[in-house]
Amino acid sequence: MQQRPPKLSEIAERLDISAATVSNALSGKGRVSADLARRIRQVADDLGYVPSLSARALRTGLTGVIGLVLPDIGNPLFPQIAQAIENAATDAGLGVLIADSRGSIKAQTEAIRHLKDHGVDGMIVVPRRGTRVANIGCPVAMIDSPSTPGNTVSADHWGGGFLLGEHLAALGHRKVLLIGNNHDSIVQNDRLGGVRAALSSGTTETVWLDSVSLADGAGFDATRWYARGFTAFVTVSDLQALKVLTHLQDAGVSVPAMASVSGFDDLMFASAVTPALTTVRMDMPAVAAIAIGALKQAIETRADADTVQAAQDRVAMTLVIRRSTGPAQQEESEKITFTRTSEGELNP
Amino acid sequence: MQQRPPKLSEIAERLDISAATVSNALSGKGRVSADLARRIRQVADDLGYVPSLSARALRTGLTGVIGLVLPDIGNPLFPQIAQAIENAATDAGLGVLIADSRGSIKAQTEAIRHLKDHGVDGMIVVPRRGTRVANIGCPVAMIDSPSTPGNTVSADHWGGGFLLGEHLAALGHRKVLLIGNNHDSIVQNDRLGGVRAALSSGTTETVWLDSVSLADGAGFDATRWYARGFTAFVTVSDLQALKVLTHLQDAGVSVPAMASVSGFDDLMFASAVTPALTTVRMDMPAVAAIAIGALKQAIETRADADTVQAAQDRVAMTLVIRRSTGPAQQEESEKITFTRTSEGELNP
DNA sequence: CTGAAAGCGCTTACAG
DNA sequence: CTGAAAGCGCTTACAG
Repeated sequence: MQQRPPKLSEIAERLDISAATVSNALSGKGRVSADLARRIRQVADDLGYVPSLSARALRTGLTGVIGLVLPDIGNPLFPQIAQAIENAATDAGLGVLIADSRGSIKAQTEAIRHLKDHGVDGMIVVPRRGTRVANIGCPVAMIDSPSTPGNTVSADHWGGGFLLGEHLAALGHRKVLLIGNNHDSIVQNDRLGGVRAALSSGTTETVWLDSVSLADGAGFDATRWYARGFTAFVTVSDLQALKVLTHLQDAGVSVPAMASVSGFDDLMFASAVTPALTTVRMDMPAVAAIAIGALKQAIETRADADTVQAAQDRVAMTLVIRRSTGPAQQEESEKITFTRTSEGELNP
Repeated sequence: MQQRPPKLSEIAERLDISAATVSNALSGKGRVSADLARRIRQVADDLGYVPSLSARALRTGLTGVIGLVLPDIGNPLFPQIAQAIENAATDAGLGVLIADSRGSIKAQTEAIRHLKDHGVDGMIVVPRRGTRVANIGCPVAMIDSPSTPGNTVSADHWGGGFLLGEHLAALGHRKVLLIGNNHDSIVQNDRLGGVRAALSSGTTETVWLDSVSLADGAGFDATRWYARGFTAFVTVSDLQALKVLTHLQDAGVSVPAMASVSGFDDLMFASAVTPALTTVRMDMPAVAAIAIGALKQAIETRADADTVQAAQDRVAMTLVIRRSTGPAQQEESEKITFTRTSEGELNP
């Protein structure tokens, strides 16, 4: 049997006062004498009072729940995003309802409607490529690239790429291959653009593998590029970096002795492989906090704005270089190289 | 400006009938003449009527939202679980609120309370090791190992391990190293137990890396075991398999020519590495569907039961062997070996 | 088959 | 500083 939780009126009865006063006291709007308010809170605690969110929602029109819409839950970055958003939302007293766009734009639209039907006060959207989410009748915070119009908050992908590029240049790399998998992705273009800018004194070439499977004999073959003198492989994602790394290793090209490999996002396996992947990570908690903050403000002011703007909309990225041997995994966000990382000085 | 959605009474006015009748018609309880019901639905559609879940929740005591509690969103299996649960829940007309236990049991308890405060009708819990979630006042479906008391549904981890063990035996492996990372995990023990049973004619040895980092020179070193004649490495998770794979490759031990490596869970990178990882996967959608189904039934019947039991509580696992070359990734759940997978015949 | 009425548990003007 | 009253939008016995 589920015991019915105590309600507002029970606290009121107990103290022989009105429910209105209890409500006012508990919401801390300050129209109640400090002393009475204290007694009310006391009784509420004793009874284990939990307000009925349903009733409050019906009355105020606000549910205290936001939606999280992702292009694809299968996205390797999803756990990081979800965790950061969930934490930030919980801290802000908000619940998070998830929705999966399952890949298609149609599904994204459905997912958004589904969330709206469930009465979310606002939503965080990591949009599918090129999607503009417009006029859905509640505030929306978009997490995308700074170069994307209508963006609310994002990491400085270009800056992150630049950091990595500088690092490789300092290690002496002069022929660097850049690898992306979607020519239309603004995030990927930003990242590689930053790398390129930092390597302007050397040679870079860019390969887009939009429809070719990496490590696929018929398509991209890292060893061929290695044979042509490329000493560093920069990919837009750790998942691709992993493909290149294992492909090279399998072919007998030792990393980082013979070639360097690096990625982005610091996915959960980046520190697990040998050698550990050098990667560029965004400060997801910061991104999430900004998105949630902007959203919450829009909700509270019941702003008309559809896509919410954040004052600080660009979060720095950090370069992560790991040593892959030793008793404990060590991380550095400085540009310090250890032996046995996935990139290294040229012919050390 | 957020336009106010139409409400029940507006449909009623439009047809000059009572709200009660509209409600009855829309909920399909059949107390309304077929003809009128049709007209009501028609008008509801025209107006784009969406029922207020808050009002319904207040009245019925049911929110139509369930909670998903995970030991750690950072868990590599999380995306698969979340996606499967979200899909199954959406199909069942339920919303999914996520909660992160952030690692500690205390946080798990808090997460559960947080969800309850938000009024979920029930929850799906993937419990932290050894945790029993008791008496929280709403139905709970637990996803764990079949060996766990109070389990609602799970995959047949032992059976999955057995499949893998048979496969390795058929390939001629006689000395197999089993690698786990938590001696207390029932799931891990089940998996390795299955492998062991299938390899009873050979030699197996088990290493628990509870507090040792794999690929850590001071701790586990796969190459040493290889030198001692072990030809196959079975890990309880693809993440560990990846560690072993890259460690061996980095040390010049070719996989699968010289040693086999396999894992569990078919994590997103399993098909990306070279050679592709052989792994054992659970049918997450099936697990999710069973969990959601049992939960939904408990909610609808307002069962007193706390932990829900499912009629069919064990889902089969499938062995996934991939060829890692060729134009498209091919998958087989039969025990067919291709060249260039992460395990192979002994000295082929 | 249809409707009038009550009520789910809050909050918010408004009055005192 | 405190309270009486109305109402958020539904659903559900109950009566006709």
